[in-house]
Amino acid sequence: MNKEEQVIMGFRDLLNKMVLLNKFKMEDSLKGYKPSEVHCIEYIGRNVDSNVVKLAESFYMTTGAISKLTKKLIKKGTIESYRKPDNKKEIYFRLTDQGKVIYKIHEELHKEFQERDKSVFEQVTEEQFDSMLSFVEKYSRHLDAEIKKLG
Amino acid sequence: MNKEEQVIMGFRDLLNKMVLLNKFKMEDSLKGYKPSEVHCIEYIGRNVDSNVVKLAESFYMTTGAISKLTKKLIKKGTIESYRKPDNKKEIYFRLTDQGKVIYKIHEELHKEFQERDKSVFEQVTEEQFDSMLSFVEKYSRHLDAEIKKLG
DNA sequence: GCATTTTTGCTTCCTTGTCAACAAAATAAT
DNA sequence: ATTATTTTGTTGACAAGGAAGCAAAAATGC
Repeated sequence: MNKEEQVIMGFRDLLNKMVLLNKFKMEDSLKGYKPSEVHCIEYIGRNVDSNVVKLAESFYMTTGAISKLTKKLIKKGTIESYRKPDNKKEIYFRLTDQGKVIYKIHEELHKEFQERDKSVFEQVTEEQFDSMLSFVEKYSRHLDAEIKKLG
Repeated sequence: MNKEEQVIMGFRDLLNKMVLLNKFKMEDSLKGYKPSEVHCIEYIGRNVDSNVVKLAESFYMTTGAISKLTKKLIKKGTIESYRKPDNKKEIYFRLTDQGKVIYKIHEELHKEFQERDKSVFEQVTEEQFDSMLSFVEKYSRHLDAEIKKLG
């Protein structure tokens, strides 16, 4: 296995481990909310005028899946939908007070994760960060172009 | 968003894009086989004496899911199971001739992907590779330890 | 040697997400 | 203006994967 593959597979492995760990921790402090739901709450809390399409694009999921997910969160009372007077098509989401509580808890958890992994990131120099970020950006742009080629 | 998050989210985004692209390409040249099936065939082709547990650990999936997946591939005639005379519990998998054909096609596809992304990797120096790999390894070990703490 | 625990694999039920078809609104084309 | 196209969101059928419970074999403990 060459270094290119090692880097890609290494990061895939890394992300899998994070998903595993986060799931465990979230089940603890955010009982009743699945990772995908929390992820959704996080996005809506951060971005004003979130809608089904934006959420779908950001999560690399279909609009159908997001439609179901948001309906579930509305039923739970975590988010609510609203429209704009001059637009009868688009439907936006915002957090309810209950949703804001979840959002806050998630933020705390996030800080906890950062604290947990601090020892690793302390060893990374500014140059290493910039080097990785530049790689990610270049590769990402390249893949965007390739995706565009397909339609 | 700090650089730590940027790196992690950047790579998550990158892998999502790859999954998307690979799915498209595979649907083209490996009709009748889903990405997870191809992934499974790849692993079995590379590792002698693959079994349900090893596959599950490698893919971060449950043994139940792998059990179903391998059964499907056996039904399709892509892989076959075998046992060892001194072990009545473990069940191993190997590729059939048909499976080897799929494996070969997948390898070609893989080379095609490398060729497609060559321009990006050519710009990465040996030092950058080593730096990223060292980061991945350190972080991975750290997360392993954290996972171990949970049980 | 026997009892207990762990490992391995399977099955059933349930949740989550995709796909395809669709409707309604908005935008573009002519 | 009115027709065609695109965008946005929903639904129902289906497939993939997880969780829990189970059985048989193997490993461990005593």
